[in-house]
Amino acid sequence: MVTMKDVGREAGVSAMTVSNVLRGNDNVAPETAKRVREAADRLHYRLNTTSLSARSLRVSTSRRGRTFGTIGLAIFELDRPYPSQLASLISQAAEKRGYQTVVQETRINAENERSIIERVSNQFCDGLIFSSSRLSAAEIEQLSNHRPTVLLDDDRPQHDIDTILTPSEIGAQQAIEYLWASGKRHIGIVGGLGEGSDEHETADSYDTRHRRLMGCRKAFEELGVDWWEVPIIPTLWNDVEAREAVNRYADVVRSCDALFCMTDTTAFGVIRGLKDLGLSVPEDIAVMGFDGIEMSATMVPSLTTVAVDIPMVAQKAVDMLIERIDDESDRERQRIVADFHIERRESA
Amino acid sequence: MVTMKDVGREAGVSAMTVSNVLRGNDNVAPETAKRVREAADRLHYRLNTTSLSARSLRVSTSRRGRTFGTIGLAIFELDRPYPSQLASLISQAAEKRGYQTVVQETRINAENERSIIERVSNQFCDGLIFSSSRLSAAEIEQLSNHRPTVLLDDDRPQHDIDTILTPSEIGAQQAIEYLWASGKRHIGIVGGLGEGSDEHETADSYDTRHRRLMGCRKAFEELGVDWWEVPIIPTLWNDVEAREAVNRYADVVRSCDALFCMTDTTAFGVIRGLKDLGLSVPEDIAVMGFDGIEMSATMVPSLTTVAVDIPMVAQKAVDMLIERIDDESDRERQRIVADFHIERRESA
DNA sequence: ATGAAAGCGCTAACAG
DNA sequence: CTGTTAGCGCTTTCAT
Repeated sequence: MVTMKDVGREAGVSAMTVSNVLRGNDNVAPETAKRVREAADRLHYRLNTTSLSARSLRVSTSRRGRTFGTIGLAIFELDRPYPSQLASLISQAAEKRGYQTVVQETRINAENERSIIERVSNQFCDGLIFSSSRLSAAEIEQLSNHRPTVLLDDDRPQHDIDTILTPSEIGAQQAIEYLWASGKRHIGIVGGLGEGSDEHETADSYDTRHRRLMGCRKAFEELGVDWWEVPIIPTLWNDVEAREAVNRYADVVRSCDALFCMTDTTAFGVIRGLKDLGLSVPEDIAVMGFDGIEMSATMVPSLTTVAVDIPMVAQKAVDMLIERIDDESDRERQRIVADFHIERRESA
Repeated sequence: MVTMKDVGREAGVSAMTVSNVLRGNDNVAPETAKRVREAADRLHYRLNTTSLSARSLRVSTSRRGRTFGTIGLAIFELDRPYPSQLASLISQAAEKRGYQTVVQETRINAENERSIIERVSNQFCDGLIFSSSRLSAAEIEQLSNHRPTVLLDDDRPQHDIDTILTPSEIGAQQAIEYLWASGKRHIGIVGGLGEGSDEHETADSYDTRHRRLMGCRKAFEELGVDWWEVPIIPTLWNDVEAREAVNRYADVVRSCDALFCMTDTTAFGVIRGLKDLGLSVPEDIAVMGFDGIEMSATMVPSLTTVAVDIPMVAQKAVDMLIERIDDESDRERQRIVADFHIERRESA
């Protein structure tokens, strides 16, 4: 490995001067600086970022005017459209601001999340973005050595951390209202059960599913429908499980004229499941999703959905995080709810 | 931050002894070791991995018998099903072997890839997996300080690195043969143009698209069809562009009785585009994809496709990489082609 | 069995 | 303008 010392020797200066030149400090004679830069190029010198953090416990450094930082993103799943789109958008938003993003998959497992913080984010990142974390704010603070952090879609009581929420409650409510307004009177809900089958899930009454269900409930109650009469089909939020659920609950499904699905992916599985039952969408039954992933426009039929402004979630997450990284002062914690709209398409 | 020194003070020993205990070295009295461990727990001590690499230039350490390594995965896009599924599977395969995976998006941009290696992978990872890299093997070797590396789907001449390929040529060939065998005589190809619109793409005649096209060509030539007569519709490999392309090349499309699409996502866009034109699949026209992503089974109609064994790609990539990490010896470079099969479904 | 010293690559603080 | 010193958290080496 080529070190600054090596470059210094080549250029006939000390390592310190090399450091100054390469960092763009202006207290070096232009002539010397030139020699150093040439030597560095000749030797293919590469900064060893590792050693930076040893000295400063901060990873970010500015070099030649550009900031040079790293953001850690812990996301629950990488193999589904919504989280992977989000990860991609965050990556790109961060890049525009001069930050590199490293993504890690938690699979909604607290132990994984701890490992991620301890082994990676905590060591190499200037800040963290956590999506659907299973850890408490306090634990995140502690494990991360109080690094700047932004939480995505985590609505538990201890909000001592900047948070961005998807409009789960109001979005679900408007979805039901939309279906009702289009004349549907037998609306079912698909996706009542959790992603993980563990008891954590059900104990945590502040999670996304709960909020979406509460939105539905509110809509129904305002419409004068008894919430306990509303058919709810339990399934994990993915296409394969949703399809099976529709087949398993065929009778329930047949009694409905509309189905609101907790995510777009779930809706895809539902549409497929309905096809298996010989039911067509939207003629026999209307289907609505939640998220507004890109593919929802491409599907046949295209999916009517609660389209969350995903680019906004990504942009705000990055902006808030970088603001915290740059500005150490203890600004008050923010809490943002993402925009959304009902995207009316073919399926409902 | 709690350091070994702190733990040592708490336990009444030196930092050195703490290091020995925590690494599982057996030259410490059981009694002392116990005291140290308790002190570490009490203080919530966390190993600062950063400082390891300064000393050893290797990140992986075994602690209490468990390896404790990190794999860097550079992948071209995170917002499409194929790469994101791959990333997820690699993450999970690595985890089973005790490695954490950090994923970074390159967006098929050489500068990004350099930045990724220099700023992250190179510093904190025991090994790298590169998917669809734009860098030469030589450059990867140099930038990464000769770290263990596995290339995914990169079939350029300089294969001085372990590589896993998708069966692009043979897969495409069998797809055309399948369509032909089912009686189609006017087969078109969708996705003839590159992901990036830059000249790099066209100059690089060893890339995936080229190989898939060559597979088609071989099939057609063996079937006695003039390759230059085969309609090829140019589009980027995603649903939105593919849909537009179908509309733009409506005349060409209408002259076909089957369309082979370069990826499943492209096929989704094509099916949608055909719907826009009032054409139904498979009645009016058969559609076939390539990749075998999960959603292809859920789509309506479900997608007949060249199903690549994606879990195998992930597993082999991780296995090969870890083998190289563990075994420094210069074993010969390997080159594996993933399994596949023609998954026959509704669309063709 | 335990620890003191040296050093990994880099930079903040200060000296010349 | 340039260099020296010291130190970041840890491990390797070598005494004790």
